[in-house]
Amino acid sequence: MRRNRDGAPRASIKDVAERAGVSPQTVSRVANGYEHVRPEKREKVLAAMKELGYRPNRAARNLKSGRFRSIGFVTFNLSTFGNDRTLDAVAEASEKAGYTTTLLPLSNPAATDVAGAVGRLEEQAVDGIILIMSAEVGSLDELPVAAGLPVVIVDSDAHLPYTVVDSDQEQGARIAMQHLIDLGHRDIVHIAGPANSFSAQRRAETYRRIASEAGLVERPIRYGDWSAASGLAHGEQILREHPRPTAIFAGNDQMALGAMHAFHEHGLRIPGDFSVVGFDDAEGAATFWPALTTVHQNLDRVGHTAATLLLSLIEGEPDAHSRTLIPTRLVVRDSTGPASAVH
Amino acid sequence: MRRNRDGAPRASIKDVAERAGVSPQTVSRVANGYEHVRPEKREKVLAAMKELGYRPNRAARNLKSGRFRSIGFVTFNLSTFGNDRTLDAVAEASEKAGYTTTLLPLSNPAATDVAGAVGRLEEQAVDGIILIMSAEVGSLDELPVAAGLPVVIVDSDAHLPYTVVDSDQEQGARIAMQHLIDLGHRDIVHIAGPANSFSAQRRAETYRRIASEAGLVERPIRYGDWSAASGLAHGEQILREHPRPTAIFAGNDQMALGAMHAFHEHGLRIPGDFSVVGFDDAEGAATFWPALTTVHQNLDRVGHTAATLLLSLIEGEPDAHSRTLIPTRLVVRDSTGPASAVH
DNA sequence: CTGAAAGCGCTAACAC
DNA sequence: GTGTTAGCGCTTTCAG
Repeated sequence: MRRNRDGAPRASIKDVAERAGVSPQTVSRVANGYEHVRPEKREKVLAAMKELGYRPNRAARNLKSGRFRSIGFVTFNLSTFGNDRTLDAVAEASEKAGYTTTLLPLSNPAATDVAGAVGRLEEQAVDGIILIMSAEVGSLDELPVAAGLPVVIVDSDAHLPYTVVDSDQEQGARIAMQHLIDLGHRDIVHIAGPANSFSAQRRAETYRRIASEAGLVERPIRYGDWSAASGLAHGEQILREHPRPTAIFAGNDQMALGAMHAFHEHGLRIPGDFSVVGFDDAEGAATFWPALTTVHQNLDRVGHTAATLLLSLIEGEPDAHSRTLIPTRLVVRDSTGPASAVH
Repeated sequence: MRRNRDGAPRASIKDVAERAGVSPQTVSRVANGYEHVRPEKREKVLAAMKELGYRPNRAARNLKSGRFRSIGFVTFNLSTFGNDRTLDAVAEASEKAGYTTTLLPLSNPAATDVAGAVGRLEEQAVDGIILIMSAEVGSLDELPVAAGLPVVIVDSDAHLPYTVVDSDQEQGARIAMQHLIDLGHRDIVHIAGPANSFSAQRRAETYRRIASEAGLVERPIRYGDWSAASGLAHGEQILREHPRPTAIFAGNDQMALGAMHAFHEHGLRIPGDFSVVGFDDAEGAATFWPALTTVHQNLDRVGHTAATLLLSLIEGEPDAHSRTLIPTRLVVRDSTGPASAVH
């Protein structure tokens, strides 16, 4: 009998077979819930398993089946908003399907690193990959193809020839803008996420399109980096403009928080002087001062959908390169109000 | 040559051997960077590998070595504050050591579920387990022992006979309280996290001890659930007290945010009327209104330490059941100020 | 320095 | 119903 590193015996199927006085095959059948085993033998085997504390060896099963029953989750940074929740949903869905979720961190979002990661990915013990791209990182195209594994991409560029799942960024930005327009705002500034972020790009484009369609005052887009600090900096600058906009559409809640902080600092009222809309509906947004109107992303569904699609690819479904957009919804709270007549 | 599910050929060590005109053994040696291989053969093998796109088969290696080169990360909820960052640090550290990180979600924090999870854990393809306990969940004692794998526990009860890593909750609560006391506050109320949370318990105990040692006004502890909404509810209630406390020590930043919201709502000033201290230094805390004084947890180090310890256990280090506490630090911002003379 | 043989634990295929 | 045989891909002996 083989032993663990700590010297504890580790029973194999053979040990159980000997103990129960049957063949290894019969043990295997019992272990896998096969029907046609004589009850008395089955009992003996079960007893032997219990006595020996038998656990099937995963590595052997993997080798035999050519599968790992695990899906790889690739991302640069779990702490980026939403990634943890997406991962949570992925892990839950895959667990329900009997799969584990293996984290494959890419330490550095540089193109070279991505290339290097390709090789490592192929050696990993996973049957498919969920890739959270979130930002441009060189040749994305090479990555999944080279891996020779099914891939589902989340939060990424539209035109990729892969199965893609994402929040509907365009629809989210639209309902945010429409809300402000409905309140009478004609001069809305957009604090966008970093220019290399796909979702930031999508939201900013939509801002631009809607502002133009609705004939709003033209304002250059202000690029932040998702951080509250960058929102604060832009908030300060917005205060120095003449005339001032009457509303802010921030690319995420953190930047909205920063802008609101700047306005408070200067004694301005929200939504009296400025209406503010965020994006994400992050934890605490409902309790910001004032409670933040924002676009809620259903990341549970994003993650669940990504996992479900990947699992079906793994199970042999042909890859249709589908593109699934999960709708967002506007959560109206206290940071938005009617545009004041004169500003 | 075996084929992938999608029909793509998958070269084995044997295929490479044939192609290069050597034995499988030599290929293995080259693949593992063995020294004593004639350069010309090495070249041939390398070329054959490249042509065939050879990748070692992880399952076979695992079977042979009895190791998976993966560590399991067990948690109930990734979205709980800090778990994502801890996981990030764990994944990074384990990746550097050539390990992957496998997520083993426990869908339900019930004792029965934990028991059921034990069995599944033992079959997982991991060499050790990091367990984020965070709350009481029945018989924790059984879990890791039964798994027969090295275990490191994070954020848990003190007395467990395992290797434990955690932020130093007691020290964190102490510096928060000391800060308020130094500012002259004698009447401090504590909004604690849920009673079944280990870290909430530890922070609340410390609050109680320090308040008593310093002879502060006695106040019952108010229990929230970590959410901003619960902080808001307690904030409302605190406003109705006579006399009112002059300072709030909240068990986390979200509840601090909630309390501050309540105070704003009633036109009170922070820190003029109330000083507020949080815990966590969550994203955005520096940009709350006002910027929140809080206790910063070094979760990177918590995760890194947990991973490093676990890896050394996996590599054969005897388990010393050590207990590592990572110090926190106070970040003084704008939500705390001197106690006003009369309240 | 290199190859041949054996076996890790499991299960599919084939006897009986 | 049950056992035997063979082999997944790799690496650790052991010969040469």
